[in-house]
Amino acid sequence: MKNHRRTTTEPAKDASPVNHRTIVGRRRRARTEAKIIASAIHVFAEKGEQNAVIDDFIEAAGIARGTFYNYFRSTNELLTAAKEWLSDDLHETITESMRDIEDPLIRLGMGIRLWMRKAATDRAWCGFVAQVRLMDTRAAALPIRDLKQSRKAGLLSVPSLEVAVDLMEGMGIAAMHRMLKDPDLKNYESHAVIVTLQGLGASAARIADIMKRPLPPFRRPPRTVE
Amino acid sequence: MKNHRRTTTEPAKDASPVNHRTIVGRRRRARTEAKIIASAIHVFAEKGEQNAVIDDFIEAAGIARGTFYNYFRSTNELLTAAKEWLSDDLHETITESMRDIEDPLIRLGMGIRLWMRKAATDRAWCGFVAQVRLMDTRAAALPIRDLKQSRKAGLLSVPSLEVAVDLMEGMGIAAMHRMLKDPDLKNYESHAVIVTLQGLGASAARIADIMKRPLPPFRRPPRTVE
Amino acid sequence: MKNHRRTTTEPAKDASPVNHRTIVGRRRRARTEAKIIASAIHVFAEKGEQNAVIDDFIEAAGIARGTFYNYFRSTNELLTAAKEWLSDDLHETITESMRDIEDPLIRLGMGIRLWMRKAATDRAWCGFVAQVRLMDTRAAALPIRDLKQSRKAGLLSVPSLEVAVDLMEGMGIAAMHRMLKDPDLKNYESHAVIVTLQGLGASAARIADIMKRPLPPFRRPPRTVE
Amino acid sequence: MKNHRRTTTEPAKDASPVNHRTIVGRRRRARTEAKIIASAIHVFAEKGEQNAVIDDFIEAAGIARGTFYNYFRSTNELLTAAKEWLSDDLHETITESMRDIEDPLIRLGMGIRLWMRKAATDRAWCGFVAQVRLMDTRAAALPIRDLKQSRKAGLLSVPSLEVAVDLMEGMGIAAMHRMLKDPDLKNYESHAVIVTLQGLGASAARIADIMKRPLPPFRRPPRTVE
DNA sequence: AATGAATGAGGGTTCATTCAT
DNA sequence: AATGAATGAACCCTCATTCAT
Repeated sequence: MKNHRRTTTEPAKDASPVNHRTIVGRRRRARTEAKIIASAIHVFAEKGEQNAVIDDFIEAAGIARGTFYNYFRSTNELLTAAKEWLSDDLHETITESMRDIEDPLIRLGMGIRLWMRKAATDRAWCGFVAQVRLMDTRAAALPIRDLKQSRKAGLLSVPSLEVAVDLMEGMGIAAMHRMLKDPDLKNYESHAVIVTLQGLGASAARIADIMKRPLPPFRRPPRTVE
Repeated sequence: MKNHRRTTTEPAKDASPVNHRTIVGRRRRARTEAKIIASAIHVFAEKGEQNAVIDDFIEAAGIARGTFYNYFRSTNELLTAAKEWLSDDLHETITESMRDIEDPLIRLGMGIRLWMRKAATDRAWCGFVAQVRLMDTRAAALPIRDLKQSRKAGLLSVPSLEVAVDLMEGMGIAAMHRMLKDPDLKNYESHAVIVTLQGLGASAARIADIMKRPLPPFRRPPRTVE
Repeated sequence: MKNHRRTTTEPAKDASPVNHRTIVGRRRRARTEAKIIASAIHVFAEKGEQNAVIDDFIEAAGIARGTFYNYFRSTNELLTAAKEWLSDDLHETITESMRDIEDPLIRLGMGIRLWMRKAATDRAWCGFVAQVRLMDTRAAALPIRDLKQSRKAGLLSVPSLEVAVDLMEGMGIAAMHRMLKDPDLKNYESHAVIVTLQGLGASAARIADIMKRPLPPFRRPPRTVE
Repeated sequence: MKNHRRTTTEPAKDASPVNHRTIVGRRRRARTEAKIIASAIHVFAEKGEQNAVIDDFIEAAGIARGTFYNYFRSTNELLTAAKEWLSDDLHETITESMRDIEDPLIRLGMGIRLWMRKAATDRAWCGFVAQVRLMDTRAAALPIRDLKQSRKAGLLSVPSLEVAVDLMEGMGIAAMHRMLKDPDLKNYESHAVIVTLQGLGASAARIADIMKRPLPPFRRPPRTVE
């Protein structure tokens, strides 16, 4: 995987230094970009989408002003990148963790539990998601699919898909805020899941079933970009 | 709620030598302030708390730059005032409308229904509330009281007060957003109420009861700040 | 002229202070704008169109950073305004001074002389005109008209209108540069006029005639904006 | 003119142990430098001295950012080098083309004609010269010498050397601009020459003589910097 | 030599707030 | 009170230049 070529047929004399430089440069670039995005998530979590300014990002990432603009044209572009990164990461994590679950409602419920667990254990993640509205990203596709399937299977009783989505999103964001404000609230994590499922019209038995299952560990290690 | 902030130095009890000019001036002052707040609500609703700039306010209110600062020390103070005004108005409206209802769950449910109705019929109000988070104001006291009483009376099944409040707030805000985005969604208003009550663990029968009652008219006319 | 009204029929009580403020404000505004333009001409003259930066202008005008943007959206807009101001001023000055001259070639020649005289006596003006290319403004209309009439009357021998215009403009700018660099060059002012007329194909006699006429004084005092 | 700047430390007289690599390297260096200058001329011509940025140069030359600074210490140095290159080239071209002409006025006139012809046929050259003011370079020496000799020989009637030089420069630049703007203007090239000579006070007969001579071809091929 | 990531000084613009009238 | 010109702190963005590889 290393020395991933690009050298078609050039003589070694020229080719090797060029490739070396290219590869080194590319790696450095990727590392810097990852650093910026990673620290940006903390910044957004703390200050909120609207109040974060360039200086916050460059200070957090430990880079110079100009460097920032070598990677992103604006804070908004960075926001998009951070959203995407987080959304993709979330999507993959949940996909893998849910891999073996067939029942859509269980998938949905376990997904919500995983989400809340993530929020409870990763404060920056929680802050970011609370501020930033992820519902228009790829990560939202999964629960929506499970929602649809569960409704079709008669496992939920909710008057429309839209209101179901809104409940999940609204309750989710409110829960994130709550966790940030009262991090020591007893069992809040579970309560939020229960109330959400209850609002969606899942039966008490199914809810109990979901809640007593062991929470699958995150199968993927925290992703390191490139 | 009248005369918030800044009006601390008024003579106690309208000290005797109040001539005509004073009264006229006072009335004018109140009218200008009301005008600023009223138009600010529209501005906040349209542009959002973060993006509204002072020029928006003075243009909407039809006043000069300097005049603004005769009434509010900062735009943030205006935001607070607008929140307070709206919250108080809401509080009084609901109080009056609920005056004769004893059952706490019915009160709660009807309150939510009134809220949604208001949102559905007053777009500026809806936009403002969606943006601005009213839950830390006086208006929140009523539903919380009803919530507590309903729980104590065994009418709700929700694992904690906090999560119940969060559900109401979160679902409420998400609903406001939905109404702004898809204003023509069929029956969304009712659906949001049902899902909220369901989430709080109200019985299907009670929910049905609440939903089929006639919605009391707003008893107070849209308030005009004197 | 003072208290130039706007008061249609409003009662005196309100009207008079409003007008007073309005008028005072307007006057102040005009004065500031004039101040900015006037000092901008010096700045452009010194640094050149391209190298002048906002700080130069605000320092020269003695105003704050923000004030600049109350009047002009960019240095380019200021440049346009300055050009226009200067061009209009020049146009009027020359129009008035030439009022009584019928012969188009004499008008043209005297115009060139006036131009050179202005340049020789007003260093900032000279610098500005040298840097900024005024040929696309209203002031250029006059000499072009005289040029056309002179050609038609057979007083000039020049192969095309375009080349005649270019000669005037090119020689003019070069002369401005020369005056800035070697301000003490003996008789340069006249030489530049002679060479220009010669290039346009005026006869030696006509040139001599033009050169020995008394230069009309500038009829208008240096214009003060409003 | 070869090897301007920076090449000061080369071993005197190609000190003996010059191996193949050295020679190859030196040739490569010269080629890269020539490439940069050549493309820079196009860039300056297109964007103008002030607006050309370093990315334009490296993109046009097809080199990396850092490579640029191996050849020039600053963009300004590049400008100087480009000017010098062009000036030297022009100087040599005209010198060779004029080799056999004795009469100074004819030399001068033919030189102007060659200049205009070059401008008319090489748009990048024209743009560069229009923007960049070449009069302070070596190329200006030739026409000035011819000018002096012509005056001394009584072939011109112009009140001072300075104004004569200014006429040539000013008219020249204006002509370059005109050619860029209206490239299809009929006979403009000749007209500009005629008007210039007329302005310098050459007799009509001499001008006619100059204009009807065949224009010597450029004797030197377009120079490629070794 | 060649490369391209990193740098930071320089310049541009907005907007909340003050203040003289 | 009302007005609107003036202010300057806070941000944003570009681009010439340096430097490690």
